[in-house]
Amino acid sequence: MKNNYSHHFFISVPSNFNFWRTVYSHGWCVLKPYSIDKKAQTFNRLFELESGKLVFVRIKAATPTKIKVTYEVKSGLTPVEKKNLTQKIKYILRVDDNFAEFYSVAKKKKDFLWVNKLKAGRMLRSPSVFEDLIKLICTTNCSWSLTEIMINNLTGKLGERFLTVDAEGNNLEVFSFPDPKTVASFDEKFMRQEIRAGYRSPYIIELAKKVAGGAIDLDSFKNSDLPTKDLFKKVTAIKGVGPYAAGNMLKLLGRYDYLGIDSWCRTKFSEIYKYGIKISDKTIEKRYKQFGKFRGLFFWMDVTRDWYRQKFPF
DNA sequence: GCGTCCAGGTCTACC
DNA sequence: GGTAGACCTGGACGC
Repeated sequence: MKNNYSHHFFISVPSNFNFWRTVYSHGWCVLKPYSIDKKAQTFNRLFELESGKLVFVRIKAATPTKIKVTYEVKSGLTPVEKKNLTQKIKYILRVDDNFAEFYSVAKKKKDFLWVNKLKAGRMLRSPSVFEDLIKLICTTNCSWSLTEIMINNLTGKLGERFLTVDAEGNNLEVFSFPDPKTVASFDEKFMRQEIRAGYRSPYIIELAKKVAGGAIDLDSFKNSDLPTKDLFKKVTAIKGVGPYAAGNMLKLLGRYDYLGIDSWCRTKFSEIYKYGIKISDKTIEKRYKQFGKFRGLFFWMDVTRDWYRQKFPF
């Protein structure tokens, strides 16, 4: 929109960082509020800052050690807001995560030499644990297309709206991910009828109410001192979050002790190692035991390996 | 057009 | 601690 302020800045990234490999690390990159503009080669999102200000961001790879952030906002950002935006971008892209130990393990494994070469391993996440958990709940026991429908509805019907223009100059409306307080203000009937969340509806509302009311501090999980096993227990204590969702939530918190196996991974693993025949989860767990605290990440590297051959895998 | 199955699982009741 | 059965929804598939 012509009334928006548009600016850009750069963020330095470590030498083992690969922008597109991080964006395409899993399906989150195509779930709203995230989007990918293949023509402009940007990864986009509407962020809501701590101040409440909405900022539409387009990120692209600039140099091997820098990413370029172009942002639009209705009024300029204060230095504090700009710092807040930078922190959020660095958090979602895992810019400051230390991958040295992971890469040193991968370097010693013949099957994973490609991981170092392609700088894979950083898994994209949401700015908040709340958003990651809601999205994970919405991936359970359904097709990916239904997950997209639920998340499209959550953002489009409950998120904040922002008007911008696309690469061709056409008007474009984008939405933020709704905060816990907003989600908590809707009832189960709305979640079922409008969001199409089905039986997940009470889980989503319960979690939103607990977060909004302060009964649970999800973002404290980001820097928790708890041993991984205890944190896993804490996450699975949330209604609707079982071993699959918790295992993957922990990966997004930088802890890779759990595999977070689902039907897609099970099928993929079997195609790679067992000629597509049905196998037990114990067979999968046996394969990754050797990777210790990184087993969940090596598992994910294995099942997504074919994505890394393409710039835009999906 | 209609019924069935299953997908990026989890919960509860019961043993 | 292990497991059968129930659970929303939408899309694919067979008939």
